[in-house]
Amino acid sequence: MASQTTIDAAPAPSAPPASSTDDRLSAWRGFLQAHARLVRRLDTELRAAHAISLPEYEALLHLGRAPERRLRMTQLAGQVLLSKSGVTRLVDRLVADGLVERSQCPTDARGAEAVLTPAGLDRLRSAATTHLDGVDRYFMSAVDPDDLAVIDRAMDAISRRAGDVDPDGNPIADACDPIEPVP
Amino acid sequence: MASQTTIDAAPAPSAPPASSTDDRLSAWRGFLQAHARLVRRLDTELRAAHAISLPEYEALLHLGRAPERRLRMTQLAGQVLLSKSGVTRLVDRLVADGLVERSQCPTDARGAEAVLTPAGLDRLRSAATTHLDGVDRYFMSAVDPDDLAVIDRAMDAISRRAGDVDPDGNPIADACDPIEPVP
DNA sequence: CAAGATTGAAACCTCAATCTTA
DNA sequence: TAAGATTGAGGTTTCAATCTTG
Repeated sequence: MASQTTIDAAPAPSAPPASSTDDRLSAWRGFLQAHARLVRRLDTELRAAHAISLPEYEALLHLGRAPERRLRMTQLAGQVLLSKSGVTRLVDRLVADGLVERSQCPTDARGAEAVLTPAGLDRLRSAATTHLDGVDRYFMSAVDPDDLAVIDRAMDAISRRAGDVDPDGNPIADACDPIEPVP
Repeated sequence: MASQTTIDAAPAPSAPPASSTDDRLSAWRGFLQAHARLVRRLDTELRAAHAISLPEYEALLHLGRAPERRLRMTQLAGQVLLSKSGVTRLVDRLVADGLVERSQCPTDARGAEAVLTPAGLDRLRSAATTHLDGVDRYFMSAVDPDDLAVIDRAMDAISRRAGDVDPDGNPIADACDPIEPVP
């Protein structure tokens, strides 16, 4: 493995690879912590103000941006970073709440689509206020605009290294492709 | 909230705050995606090679670095980014696997401590290889060393903005305090 | 009463198996 | 046979309530 870690006090004068004693590992740990706190905050605020979770909000968001405000289950899964069955259940909840409807895909009898209802659109609009506000407050405004660009590039690079498979182990629709605004 | 979003096609020529149409939001989405892919990969690799999950590995790691290779439950919770009950259950599993033991805190009769067993230390050592390797491959080496420093600072700033509370809503032991190496 | 920790119930997500259709 | 989606079962995490001790 790496060189010396504080675990095995072996004094290894070796080269670059990561040591658990870090310095370099600091960014990694910060990344984990920032993510944990951030999503917890945003999720809590969304639940308190609009009775939806962060994953639910993201589902509504992607549906809202999709061409007909409708999306195939698999596509939705790719964007929400959940497994196939994960989205099935997420959509179940949204349907139960009246925010989404299920619809047969006209071109493929196997296919199901999730469609945003008017109520869902309303909820999305009001929740967006809270969410964007939070992202601004806790993420955007916390870092220098120049650094934001650095982060943007870095995250993409990391995604590519780690990615290529979704939660089910299937190749992913390269979730980096541009998201089209709704007409 | 912000200004225009593609949701309501209102053309608002306003100032800085986030619009869901983004560009600026790109870093945020990249952040979420990078995290999702990264932890999934690392978790999968750890499970495959050493039969432990990423949270379990992190618990072992923090115990391994703690003064006596032992930590109070609450402190462990702070470092593993889990709620109090979350750690109780995590430690339950580790105890069941023989990697950790529970011990009465000598100075506080209410207190419980988790102590790394020899087997736990062995597991930690071998798993560290896999883990550090993964962090190196998917995170470190994916970004320019200079950018790594930027990320480090940014993540800290974000943590501070979003933080100050743990999963239970309690003020957190400022999880940024230095982690002492084990003697 | 407050703090440390655990427990029961419930929410959420994933894996593997299944069903239907291409 | 493979692809789209759902279902059953199981694992992990959290919330709220509880118990014990300071």
